[in-house]
Formats: sequence, structure tokens, C-alpha cells
Amino acid sequence: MVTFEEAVRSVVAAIPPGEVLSYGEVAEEAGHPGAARAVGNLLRRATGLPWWRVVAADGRLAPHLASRQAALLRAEGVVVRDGVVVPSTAHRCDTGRDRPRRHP
DNA sequence: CGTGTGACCGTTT
DNA sequence: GAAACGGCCACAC
Repeated sequence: MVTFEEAVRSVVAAIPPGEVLSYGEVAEEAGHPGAARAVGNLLRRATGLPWWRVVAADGRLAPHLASRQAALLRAEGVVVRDGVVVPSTAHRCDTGRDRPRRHP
């Protein structure tokens, strides 16, 4: 049984440079779909993780860390415009949020 | 042990 | 098109 922190930590730590994932994606990958809030909460406390590679579903950065995150993402090769990640510059994992959803 | 809050997401009004 | 609402999970008090 892995704790939520462990799962999220593993997922976030597995994000390659230049790629950005959304909280919802991380939560889903962690095995806790819908726990996007919890992901943010853990990233806030968890350290040593590329939290800056985690952005909102709209590609928006955290309100308080937008500047820091933007600088870090820029260092990774991602272009951040007005506090919003540009999908074309970053590897479009979900920032386009137009990905096909399961349709039972 | 119960309540509140949060770096959220998706749908509806 | 924008705004509002509810729902999900985990942690702190």
C-alpha cells in the first residue's frame, strides 16, 4: 500500500523536462482520479519534486508561485505567456485539455 | 473524532 | 462567453 504522497511523488518525479502535467493527470496517474486538490496540497508540502512541472488543467500556474514556476518552466524550454503555459512550446500532455476521454 | 481548507476539475446556469 | 456550484481526496487544527 503506497501512500498518496508516495504515488504522487513517483509520478511527478517521473515527469521529463520540458513536459508538463496537470494536477488531474497526476492524480489519475497516481491512482486517485479526482484528487487533484490533494495533489496540489501534497506538492505544496512535498519538497524535492519538480512541482513546477505540474500546472492546472488550463495550463495556468499557481497564483503564488506563477513567477517562480514560469521561470523554472522557461529553464526547461517551456514558454510561459502571462502565467499560462503554451502547449506548443511544452510537450502537449494535457495542456491542450482536448484529449479524448473515455466514453462508456 | 469532526470541521475547514486547498497550488483543482468538470458540468451547468 | 463568463460565472457559479458541487464533488473529489488528503492534511492541519
